[in-house]
Amino acid sequence: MPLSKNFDFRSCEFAVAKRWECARAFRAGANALEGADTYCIMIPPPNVTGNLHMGHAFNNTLQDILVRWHRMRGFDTLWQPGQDHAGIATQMVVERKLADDGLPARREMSRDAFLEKVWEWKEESGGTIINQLKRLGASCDWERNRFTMDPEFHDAVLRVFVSLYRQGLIYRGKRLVNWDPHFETAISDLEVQQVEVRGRMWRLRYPLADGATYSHPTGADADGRPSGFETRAYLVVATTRPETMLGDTGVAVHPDDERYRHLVGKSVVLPLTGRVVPIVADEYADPEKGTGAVKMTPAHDFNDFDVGARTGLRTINVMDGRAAMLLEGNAEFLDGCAPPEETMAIHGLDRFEARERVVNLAEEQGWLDGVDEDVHMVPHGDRSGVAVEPYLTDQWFVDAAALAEPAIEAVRSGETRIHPERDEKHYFRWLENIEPWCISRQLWWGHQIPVWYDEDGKVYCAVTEAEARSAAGDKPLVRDEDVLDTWFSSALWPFGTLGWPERTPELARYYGTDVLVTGFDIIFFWVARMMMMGINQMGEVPFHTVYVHALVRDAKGKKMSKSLGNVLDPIGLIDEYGADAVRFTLTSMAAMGRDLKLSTGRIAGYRNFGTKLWNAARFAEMNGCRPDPGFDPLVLRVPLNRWIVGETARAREAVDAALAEFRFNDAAAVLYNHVWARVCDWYVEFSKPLFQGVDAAAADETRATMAWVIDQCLVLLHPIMPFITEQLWGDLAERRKMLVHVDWPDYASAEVADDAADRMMAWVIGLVEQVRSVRSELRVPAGATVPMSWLELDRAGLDALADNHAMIRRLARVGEVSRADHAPDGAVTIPVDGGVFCLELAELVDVTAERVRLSKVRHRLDDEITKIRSRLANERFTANAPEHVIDEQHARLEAAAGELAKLQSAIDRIPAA
RNA sequence: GGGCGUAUAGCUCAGCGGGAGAGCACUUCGUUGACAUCGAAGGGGUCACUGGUUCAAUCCCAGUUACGCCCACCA
Repeated sequence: MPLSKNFDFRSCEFAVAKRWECARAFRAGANALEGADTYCIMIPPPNVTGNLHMGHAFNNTLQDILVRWHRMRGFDTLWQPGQDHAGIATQMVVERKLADDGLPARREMSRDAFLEKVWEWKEESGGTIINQLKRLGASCDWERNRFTMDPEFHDAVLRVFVSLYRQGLIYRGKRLVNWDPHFETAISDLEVQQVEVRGRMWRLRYPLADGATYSHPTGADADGRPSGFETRAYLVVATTRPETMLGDTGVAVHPDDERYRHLVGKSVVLPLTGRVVPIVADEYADPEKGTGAVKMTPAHDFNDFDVGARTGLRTINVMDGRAAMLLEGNAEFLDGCAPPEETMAIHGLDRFEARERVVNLAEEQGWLDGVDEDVHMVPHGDRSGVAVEPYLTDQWFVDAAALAEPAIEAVRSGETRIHPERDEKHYFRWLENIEPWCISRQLWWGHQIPVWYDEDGKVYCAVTEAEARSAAGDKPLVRDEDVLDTWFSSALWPFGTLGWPERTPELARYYGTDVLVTGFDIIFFWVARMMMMGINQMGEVPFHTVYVHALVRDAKGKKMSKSLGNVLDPIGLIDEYGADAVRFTLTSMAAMGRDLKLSTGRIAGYRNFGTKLWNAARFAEMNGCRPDPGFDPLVLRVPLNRWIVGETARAREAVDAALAEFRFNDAAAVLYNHVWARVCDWYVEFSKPLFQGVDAAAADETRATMAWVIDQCLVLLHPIMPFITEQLWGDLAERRKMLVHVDWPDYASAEVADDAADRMMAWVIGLVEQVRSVRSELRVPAGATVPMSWLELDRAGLDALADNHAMIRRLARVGEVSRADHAPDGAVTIPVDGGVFCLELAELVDVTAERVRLSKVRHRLDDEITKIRSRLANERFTANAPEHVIDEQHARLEAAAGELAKLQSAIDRIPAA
């Protein structure tokens, strides 16, 4: 059945995908050669309930290209798919869903009941993203799909926890952590985003205890010296967070600060509470900032906590988990003071309401010194979007610094390489300054920490409760309620998915994977942590190359986000333009930049490219070009065929070279150019007269070559455009293998290409282009066949003309080309390498237009010749430049001069106006 | 406050120490039996600015400007 006029991607994509699936074409090791090296990529697991966004589409297209390329090359290839349970994100979605459905909130149901809801949601939506990845053409081994909450994976997570605990690399401690008051959980440093907030800075007066006073400088002269002094009975502190003053346990000044040093050791009476707190000296207090005196709230500020630890200040927590003020019944708070009623009325207020209340009271009571507008960065939870609270709680931590060392070393030594190199710097910078990693989360959805406590609070860390019990004797145990940071489990992805801790064949075979393809936004979250965990648990790096790619942005360069409403849905685009077009677009934009901007116009362009390819194949089919498994590119006779075979080999080499260096866009550009500009624009056109000509042998050879050339286009394009190529591959012939498993070619241009054929075809193409250009500029009707002859022609030119006569006639739309002794009147001469042609335009030629045309060319040549001459006349150039550069300049000069001479004779022939 | 990145055609972007490129857009022409999701021919750029290195700089170096990103303890 002949091919249809266009590629019907809507129906074909599903059919092709079905065939791959039925053939289990993507399973690990498919198409592997005997004893082949392995090639393994771990998918960055998308959130299980997520939807495919452009970033996924991009990321997975690049992985799929690498995977398909290696699979075709006979590697034992595994692309391991899976999904992440995404603790906070998923819990958030389900909680919102419960609210939308009018169901009881999480806290109104039991943990088990809530988790059941999450699993229900997972079952309902968990397959979505897999299907979307399949739509994209992702050739993962879907039968091996893993989920980070699979029982086996869960087991692996617990084992790693226990292992690290036993190595002393996991510990529990009461520390200040970033607390998300919305989700009521600790989060890690990385999950905190600094957001610029327009706020205020309040100056508060804390009266000195025992009626003490001191002399404080006022004003300043030009040299910054105080212009006077006043007697003060209070210290002024500045803060953006007045509500935390309820938890103040001191005031810090710099030990060398002349203004305050004599006050160190004295105390202030904290307003609202009557608590007497010391003035301490600490270098943290910066005399240049604020008033130089800093209120200390060790339980609600990271710096204050450190200062407090150094100077012996108490910690007083004055908030609950939702960041509402906690005063009533708060023993820490009430210890040492008896706050008045109006202070206790702050109890239960949200921190922001409390802030207002405290400021109002300060004003009423006369200890508000002043207010300034202030823009500052406030840390927010990246998921909840609310300001996080430094909060003092018991949490589990990983000693990240210890794990970081070998992870740094592995990249330094080159065992793992990061591309592009600048991302190595980010990796090092982060790991070298790493802080303890808070891994416990006060959530329900996740891997519950494998720790049990007895009634004395003694810790039993074990993989199973039974094990913990036996270690505890008969004592009753209670399990730690917290779950682990999602990234803790993602960090185990490269070995957890391969069956660890079982010593599976897959683990032995594929661990120490080849490439990790990821965006730079999760280098710290994920890449660095996989390195740490992989090396610690497996004794071997999880991957040998990290390819860091750009982020996808909208056409204006903005990060795509739902809140901005600028999200381009890849599935919608696939529906509209086809998966291949979307893939090709993403591939062609994959240069190692920082971000890439996507517009639909570009996708449409690559959809057209698919159509072009389709029609080239259709042309081949219509002309009886049948793929011949025995085709040998080395025994061709017709120069045209010898040439295109060499071009194909060069394209193959360029594609391989580009992919080997992750230069995806180069590979795409090479193929685009090869298929469209070389095969379609020239080879197909040249073949037409041959198919219709009398030389049956040449026609047959061209048919066979054409079939081969198209096949090679399909093969080479397959990693980028798998659907259309697979479809055509099947449509064009009965084949032993599907394209997805066809062996990647290895022909080299050195053996296949033929210099003489290349030169000849370049000459023919040049001639045709010149004739077309002349015709167009002189406004010769496009349909007119113009007489053409040659005035002089060297041996090579005569051969080229003879061998390609019909092709030249057709593409240049000229008549029989024969020898002429002189240019007839009204003829336009066309200089070529080794000869001169003339187009006999006669009455068709517009003399004025021709003069303009020629003088334009002449100017260009004059400029070039002048430039090269002056360069060659420069002695310092000839003395210093490498020989090949000088030779090149001479050659260019000669060529330009020759062209100019021919042009001049053409100009001379034009009748004077 | 620190660090990094980017400035090349109208737009989106490649490129790179010795002849400025692509796609889209634009102009003109075209019912050429693969394709109008097409074909042919064109126009369009002091490669951000200033200085330096070099025989030679869009490319390397320094600085400037603009935009963007990341990190940082909210006085």
